[in-house]
Amino acid sequence: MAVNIKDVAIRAGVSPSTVSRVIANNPRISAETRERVRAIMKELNYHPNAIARSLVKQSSQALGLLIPNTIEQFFLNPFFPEVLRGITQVAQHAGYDLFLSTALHGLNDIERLEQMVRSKRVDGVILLTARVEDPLLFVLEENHIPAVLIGRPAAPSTISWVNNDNKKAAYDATTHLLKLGHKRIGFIGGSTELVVTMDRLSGYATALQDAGGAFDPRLVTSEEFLEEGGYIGMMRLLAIPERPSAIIASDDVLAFGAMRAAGELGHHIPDDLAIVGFNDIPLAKLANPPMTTMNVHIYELGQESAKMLIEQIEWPAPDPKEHLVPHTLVVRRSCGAWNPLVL
Amino acid sequence: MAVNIKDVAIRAGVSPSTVSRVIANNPRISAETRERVRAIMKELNYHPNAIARSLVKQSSQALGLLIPNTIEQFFLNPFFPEVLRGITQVAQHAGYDLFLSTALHGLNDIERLEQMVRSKRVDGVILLTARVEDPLLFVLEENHIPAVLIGRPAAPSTISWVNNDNKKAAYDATTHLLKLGHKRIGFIGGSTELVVTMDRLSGYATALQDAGGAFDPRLVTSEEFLEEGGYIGMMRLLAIPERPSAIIASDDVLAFGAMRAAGELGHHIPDDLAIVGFNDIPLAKLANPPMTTMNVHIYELGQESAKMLIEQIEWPAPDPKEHLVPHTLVVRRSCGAWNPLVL
DNA sequence: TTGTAAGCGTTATCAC
DNA sequence: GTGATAACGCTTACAA
Repeated sequence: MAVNIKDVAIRAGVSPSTVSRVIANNPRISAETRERVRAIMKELNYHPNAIARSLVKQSSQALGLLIPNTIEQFFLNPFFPEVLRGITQVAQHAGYDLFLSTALHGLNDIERLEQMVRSKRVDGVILLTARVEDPLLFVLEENHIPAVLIGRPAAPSTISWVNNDNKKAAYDATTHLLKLGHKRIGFIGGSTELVVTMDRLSGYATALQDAGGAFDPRLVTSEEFLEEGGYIGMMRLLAIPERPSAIIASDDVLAFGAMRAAGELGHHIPDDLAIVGFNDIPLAKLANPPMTTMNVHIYELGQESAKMLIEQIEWPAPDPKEHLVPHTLVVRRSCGAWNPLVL
Repeated sequence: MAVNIKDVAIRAGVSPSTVSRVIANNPRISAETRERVRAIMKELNYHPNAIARSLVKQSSQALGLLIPNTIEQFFLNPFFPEVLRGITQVAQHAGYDLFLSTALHGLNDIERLEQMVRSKRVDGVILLTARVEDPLLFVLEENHIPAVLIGRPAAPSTISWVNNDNKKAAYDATTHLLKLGHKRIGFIGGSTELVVTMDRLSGYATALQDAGGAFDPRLVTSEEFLEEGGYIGMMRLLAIPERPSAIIASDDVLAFGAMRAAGELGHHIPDDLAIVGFNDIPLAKLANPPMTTMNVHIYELGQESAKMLIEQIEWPAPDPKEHLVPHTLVVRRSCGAWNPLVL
């Protein structure tokens, strides 16, 4: 039914190997045969079977994206499409396709990873989040699977990674609020299992300490990585005796939830309550008031991770690579300090 | 290096076919050998090579997603992750993986499609938007490629599709504004090349007509499918002599841009200007004021498209299937008619 | 219940 | 320059 390399060969009066060489642009082929074979390929509407090629070449020219188990939650955060946008841009440029592992029902992350890589469907893997004790990292290391982590490994590891300096970023965000005169600053984080949460929390705590303030655990809450989580976190923080006058949310989606909670309770932002988010998702500037947030350049995170992975696939190196993407505080209105220059 | 079916067979003292049958859960295999082979597979950390299997089975257990050429723009709209969430959920449940075509640099949509399907990397394709004269549809039909379109074909076609009744939806949205007393209602649409834009425009026009109003082309604008497009569209509509008192945006992202434009010019929503969006993206309720929008159940669109495609792959049927996902107007504040029951 | 062998569509290694 | 031929790792008649 589908036309294959043999059909083309017969029709062109050559051998399959010759056709193969034409496909591969092998120089040792006469211009004449090349043209004739090309014409036949067009005529028969022939397309090389990528699966067969993958089998013999032992490579698929595809990158695997391992989405955390909580897919449903993951897609709800605008972080996803943005990082995917960056990955796509680079992958496309380099001629790699993208493979999303959703795999078999009930399989856990590790099994999905093995399915994807060991089955040779992809040449390497991008991990989209790192948990504090992530068994996936061990599997990747043990099997010498080309991989790049977006985030950083909590423990020493031989996996390459692309990340922000999250401690510094949270430090900077907190310092911004301290400079605005805030003394009691709350922190709404995502799951404490995520390295990024712990890093940002740590930066926040250090900034308070450096400013001579005390770290008050009642001002810290960690919630589900959803708008609803931010809502609940804010409710919690507003219910304690000495309320915070400012909030750092470790994700814009959390910040949105926090703003909704504050609004419903009649608190005015930024007058009663300053808020700073993280990520600078496209809609942050559309919030009311427009949200001050730490831009972590998600698109660039995606691009760098793809570049790094492709490099690793094509020129394997013994040592892991690391790359820090800079962060920029985008000052809008929700923190109470509006700087029109940065808008 | 990598352990294959032969290694397992030798180690277990059976033939490769027996191992294959164990993998496939073939019933005609003794419980004893099954267990022994399973044990060896674990011991050797064996994983079947999906590529090899695909080659012989002529199927890859993967669905292809063909993203419009304007990838960059596409990922910027929250529609994407939401539809992907629905597709993923179903694909995962049915044991299919997802393959995003980004393909080779410079290839156009058609070539990308052929690469993906003819190369047997995927068993079928989901098209994420339909243009008015979409050559992709012809290619799919001609080659009898299992495919589902999210949207509807503009011309008669044998492709299955999942869609909203966009004419009716726009009709309903417009009628809602008419009932609120608006006479001059503007329409901000996306590219006129997209079927969805034309359908919504048509529903809008019909509603005006049915209400005895005139269709004024100056009240209609079509822009890029981005926040910026909505911003520009709104500027345009506010600049005409007899300003509209209400706006229908054919996408929430456009509506967000429109709201920003209105805000910057000092118009108050909903008092000076009512706005109704389309899609009910997660952040619509967080807009200021919360946005009235037509919920088109994107998640369900994704789910249905995946279901339909998988069914088509597994039980090919001669006739195309069609499925309409219902729409629901979510009345919030931006239209000026706040109904607390629907919030 | 299990084994043998052919074949899925390519590419790579030799020859010539 | 080009052509046989043997892989790549698996599934599946057909035998036994």
